[in-house]
Amino acid sequence: MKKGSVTIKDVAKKAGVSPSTVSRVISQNPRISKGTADKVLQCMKELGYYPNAVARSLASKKTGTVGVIMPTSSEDIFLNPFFPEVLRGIVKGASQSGYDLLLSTNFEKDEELKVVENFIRSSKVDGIILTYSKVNDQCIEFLCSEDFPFSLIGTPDIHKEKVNHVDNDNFQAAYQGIMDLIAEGRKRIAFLAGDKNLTVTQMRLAGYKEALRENGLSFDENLLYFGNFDEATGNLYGKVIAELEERPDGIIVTDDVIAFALVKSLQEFGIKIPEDIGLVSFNNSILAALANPPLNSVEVNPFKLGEEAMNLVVQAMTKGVRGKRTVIPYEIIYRNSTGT
Amino acid sequence: MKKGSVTIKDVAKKAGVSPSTVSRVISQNPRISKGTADKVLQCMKELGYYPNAVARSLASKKTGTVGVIMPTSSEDIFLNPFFPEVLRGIVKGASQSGYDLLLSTNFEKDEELKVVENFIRSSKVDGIILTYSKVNDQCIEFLCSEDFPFSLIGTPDIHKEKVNHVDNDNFQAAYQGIMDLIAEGRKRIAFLAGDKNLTVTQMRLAGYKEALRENGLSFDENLLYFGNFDEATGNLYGKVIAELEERPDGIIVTDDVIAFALVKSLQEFGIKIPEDIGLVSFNNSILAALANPPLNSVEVNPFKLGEEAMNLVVQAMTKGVRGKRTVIPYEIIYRNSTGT
DNA sequence: CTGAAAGCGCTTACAG
DNA sequence: CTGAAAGCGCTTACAG
Repeated sequence: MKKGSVTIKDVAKKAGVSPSTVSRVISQNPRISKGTADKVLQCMKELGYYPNAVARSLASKKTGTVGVIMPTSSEDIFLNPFFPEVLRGIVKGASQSGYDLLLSTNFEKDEELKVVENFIRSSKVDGIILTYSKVNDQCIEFLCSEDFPFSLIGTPDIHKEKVNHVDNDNFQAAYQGIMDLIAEGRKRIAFLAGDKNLTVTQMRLAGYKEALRENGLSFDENLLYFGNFDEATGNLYGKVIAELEERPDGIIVTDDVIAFALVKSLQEFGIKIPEDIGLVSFNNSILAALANPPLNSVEVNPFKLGEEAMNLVVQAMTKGVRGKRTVIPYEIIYRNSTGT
Repeated sequence: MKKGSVTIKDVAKKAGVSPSTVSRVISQNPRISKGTADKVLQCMKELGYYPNAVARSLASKKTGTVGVIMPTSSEDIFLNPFFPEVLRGIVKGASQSGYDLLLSTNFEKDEELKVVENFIRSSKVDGIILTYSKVNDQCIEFLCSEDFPFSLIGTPDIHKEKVNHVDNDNFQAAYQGIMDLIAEGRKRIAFLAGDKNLTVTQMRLAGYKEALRENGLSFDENLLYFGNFDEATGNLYGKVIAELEERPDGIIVTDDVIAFALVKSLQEFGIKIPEDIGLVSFNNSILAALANPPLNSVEVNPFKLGEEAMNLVVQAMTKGVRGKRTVIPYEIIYRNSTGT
């Protein structure tokens, strides 16, 4: 902070009013007469006055900032194009509502809770956005126990009635994806996901199971694969699946990065996509379009997810809204990876 | 902020010391005796005390946070994989040095200066990171005039002796890229960049010119192309170049997203890469590897750029360092797009 | 090694 | 509509 910067007192003196009055014109208190307000405003301008946000925060007990909890940045998931888009949406929401954004700096794994606690306990933020949702998330637990305003991108598996969250209908998206595969005559469909402990994985898994069930297809534990959101996972399971005695004829993959690598890997083993194995993926990143064949992929609108997450914290902070769920429509982008 | 949270006074009372003393143990002042320190620490733990960051900031005139100015988020450049990597590096640096990160929320264009002014004038940050550097940047101008601690990713074209910055040797990288093209017998080499007003563009352009000059190749204004960091730009100039009477036989492109689209576009016009036109690109994103043919691309190490940018602001804030330049090595990743 | 006191720059009942 | 006063929760010379 710059020394000797002009304060509310300087403005008050110059305008011939009390500091209280200056404070009131800053906060646009309607009970100030137009005359004094104009005079004060004029003086503020002449002195180059700028309210000190820190002092304001201390006195008002409001920071005007929202903490954004991103995935641990040492992990691959941070690089998935999904998150920059989410962040863009959050930024848009923030710029509209006038909030600042404090970014989580958890570089190491499993530090999210520490970051959340720190943000709250040391009074750095008025609200929090959790940009992804894990199964049995300690952050959710903590935030709910404090009744601290926050929103979640994804669907919580606990305290659902208390947490504002925005998500796609991932059950339905997976269900529909599987139905498409089945419509093409696929009967033995595998499920490949990035992280078993994300609730999104669980929802999609549920949709997958339901579609199988409705079509009288048996559910096989052995066709469930989990890993990370990276190419390595795709490569790994390409080999695993290629070496299977009884291969699946369809796969649903929860992320394009994985799907892209998977397809390449399968092809190296001489497996043809979509002839031998049909495939649906998620996130509709550029990789889905670039794959050969181009992949059917579910557009989840991460930008809107982020924007809405911001709206939801704001509602939590300003109106005490809790437990509100917003659903962002998904769309399956059809290309050539399912069949026909 | 939670009402009735425990303050330094509560701790002081319980420990039977003065608030000053408690404050000193928080800041680990060495002049406090081990005995009292332990006693106070114990009381803090028992009461669940957590220092209020806002009050600390106000009293100490330090916020412990750094403002990060990202590209306007409504623009494509925000989505370029370069920036998430930069951000990851910044987060790593921040988590090591203990600073918080306040993110710019400039969604609309040309608002960076407003954001910077706001961060500084309202005392929200102790330092600033500019994640990209424009020609004649008003933010740099402002920050220098205030002598406010900041660092820049890229090379400033003004006040170079005052600004801490980290960059690759982009002159050399471009120079070397062109030399490679020339070594393959290319004689008419075009230059395609994303934004003319970034200093990185200017540096690379200079390297390009120098390489031409040294090899006695004439410089042709008409072979300079500028646009945005998006596919549209690549597509556009693919058509433009295809329709040229006298086509280039080599191109240097400052970003893989553009290069990727350009290659596809040129190929649609029956132009063969690298046979007809050799190509070098920058940023070594996944697209460079996926292109057909895979593209030679310059790895610029965005993660390290971000990490070092954080180090540089810290040095600016804590030690008053100014005008320090750090160079991050680049590496040309050779694939099949240049020739042979 | 420790304490009393002033102060950081605001906001906000309270009173008029 | 406006002011005086207390207070937000810390830090930091100053003094001992």
